[in-house]
Amino acid sequence: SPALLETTDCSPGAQVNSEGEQYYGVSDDEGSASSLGTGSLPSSPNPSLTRLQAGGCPADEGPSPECPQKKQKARRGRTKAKSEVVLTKQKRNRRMKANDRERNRMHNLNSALDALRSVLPTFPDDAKLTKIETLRFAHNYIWALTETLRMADHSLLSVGQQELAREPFRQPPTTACLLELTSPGSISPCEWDSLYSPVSQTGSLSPTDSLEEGRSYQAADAPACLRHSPHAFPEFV
DNA sequence: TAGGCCATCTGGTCCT
DNA sequence: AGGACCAGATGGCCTA
Repeated sequence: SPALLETTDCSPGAQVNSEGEQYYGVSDDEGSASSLGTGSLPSSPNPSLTRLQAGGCPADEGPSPECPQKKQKARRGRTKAKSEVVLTKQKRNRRMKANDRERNRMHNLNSALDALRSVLPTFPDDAKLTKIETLRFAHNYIWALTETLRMADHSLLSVGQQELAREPFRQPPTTACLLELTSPGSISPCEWDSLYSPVSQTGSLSPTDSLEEGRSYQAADAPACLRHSPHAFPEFV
């Protein structure tokens, strides 16, 4: 789904500033940092402020009874106004840099999530896992793999105790061996149900709780995933 | 149309 | 002071 693809800097409000940086809905004429963004901000700029000097008088009007101090403090006011402009520019610049960093940070986070998705066993026709689904599925998947290894160790240990007297050297468990242990003949779907961690079963990480209804990921899917995914047991490949 | 998911902006807080 | 991190807010897109 195109909507699920990570967009980099393609948002409708994206613009390019004078330094060639992309930014969002920012104009150099806007004096308030709170005017950044897509107009969705709670503290939207007051349009009337754009026409007012620091003293609160309209910029394009001369001395008036409403602004008796303007003429006397013109120079001082100008200086103050200029420093405020500089401060505003600095503030805006810092905000833009912070926004840029935040964007990059979120992009890095999304890249890490994509990397995590790529090693999770999913089927080609499956929709892309959402962020929360990815995290929860990864949690359950790791738990399932851990449990599989534990059972493999247990099985090999029991077999090894019987054969240890005859075989001085034993090979470590192979991928085929581990996969064989996950075959339907050696483990039942109900056992796979139990492969989901206690945390998953009682907490919010339950596969059936964590994945929205309608998603195809059921507990019984786990062995199929482990059997068919090229990413199954990547550390053993 | 409501709800879910997402990207982005933003201000606050903590850390270096 | 500046960067990283976080949570809240907001609007866009998609789907049931």
